[in-house]
Amino acid sequence: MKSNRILALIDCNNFFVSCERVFRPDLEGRPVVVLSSNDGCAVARSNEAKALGIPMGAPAFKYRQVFEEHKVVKFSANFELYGDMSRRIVQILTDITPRIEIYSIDECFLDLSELSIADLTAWGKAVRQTVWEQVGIPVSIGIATSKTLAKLASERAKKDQSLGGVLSFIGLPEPAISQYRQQLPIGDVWGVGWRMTPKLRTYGLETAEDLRRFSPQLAQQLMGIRGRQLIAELNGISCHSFEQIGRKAKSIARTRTFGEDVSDLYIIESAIASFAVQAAFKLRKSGQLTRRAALFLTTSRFKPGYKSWTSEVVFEQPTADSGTLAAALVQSLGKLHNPINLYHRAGVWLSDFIDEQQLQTDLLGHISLDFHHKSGQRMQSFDAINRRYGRGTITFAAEKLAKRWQPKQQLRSPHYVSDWADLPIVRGRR
DNA sequence: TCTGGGGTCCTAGGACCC
DNA sequence: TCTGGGGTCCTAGGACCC
Repeated sequence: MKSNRILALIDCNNFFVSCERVFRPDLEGRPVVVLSSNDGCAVARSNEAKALGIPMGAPAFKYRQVFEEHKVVKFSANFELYGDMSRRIVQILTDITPRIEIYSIDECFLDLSELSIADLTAWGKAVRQTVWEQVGIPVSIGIATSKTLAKLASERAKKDQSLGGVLSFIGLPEPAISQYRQQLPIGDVWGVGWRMTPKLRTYGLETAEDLRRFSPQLAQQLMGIRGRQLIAELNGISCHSFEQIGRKAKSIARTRTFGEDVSDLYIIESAIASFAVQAAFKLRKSGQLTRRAALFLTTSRFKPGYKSWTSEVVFEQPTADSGTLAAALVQSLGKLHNPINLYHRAGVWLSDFIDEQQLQTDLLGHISLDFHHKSGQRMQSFDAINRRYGRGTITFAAEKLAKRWQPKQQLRSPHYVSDWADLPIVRGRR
């Protein structure tokens, strides 16, 4: 636990919408939403859309009228675009300090403790300006001695126009910080979800400030160790560790809601094989091998008789081979699948990883390295071809068997930054 | 007709051992 | 027969995040 830290949270405003607007400046000032796969529900809203009362996760079919009435502009999520924009911002921040933690696609923490910045608010405004000029994304910045307070500050900076997008708690007198905590409802505190909110309310806790003054012992009883840590964090004492860039994933998942409900085995096989290949690719990129792969099938959550099935495969020899994983999962799918069911969603989940490097040294002798090397070489060629000639140039046969499971994406914006054919065209005037 | 996808951490409880 | 305490490891499930 360290309390002399200075942490900044850089949080992109309405990130997915802001990304779309970079290439569609005509959408400035208009209500815009980005929809999840299958164009099912809203996962990002512009301020104008929020003002129309469209909540996060709003099912599109329920809001069709609002969309039409107010001419809301809709996009299918374009994650290649968002990922690329995110990397550009991370690059700018990394140039400021290597002490950076990528928390999510639209949020980064910076550890400023060693930088001795005289005026943190002015510093924040300069960073904001740089990101705006170089990438075109508006950000909010919160600065404090703990992540939870930095988060709270950035939320405030986002909402309160007079702050100019930046709020620093460093050097602020305690009563002033308490005022900000009082403005945050308990349910909006980072780490308090919809389950805990009503419980905490029964103890009379309505705001972040109330929680800050709450008994740590009682909080631990109610919420586990996280409750005690949360109170310390709200008091400016840093409990959450700072994860530098380079940390590796502990699990990798690929899941999809199908474009339409299906029961045919061969269609689901195609989906599972495809998920396995994608997950394996990500696993290889992280330089790891897996010992455990699972798959699941579910019916629709919103229909009566909702059911889910899972099946797990454990590997004697850790692997990152697309073929091995796809074959094993498709085989266990065969045992799980029953044609009387109408499946709505499926997924593949890899876990229990081991580092490639570590495999060479630790497990020498226990594992057939020859097997491992052959698979490694095959996968290297596989990845190299797809890198060079484009994703999907070569695939496994099982992936291609059927398309019916693939989600619908009718409103996706072009791949402006990842496909030559979609490059925006700039016309000059003479 | 129509409601996303990808993660992390913590905890309780079972299996197993001495 | 059916009785004890203590420890570790593993896993499923809960809660949270964006």
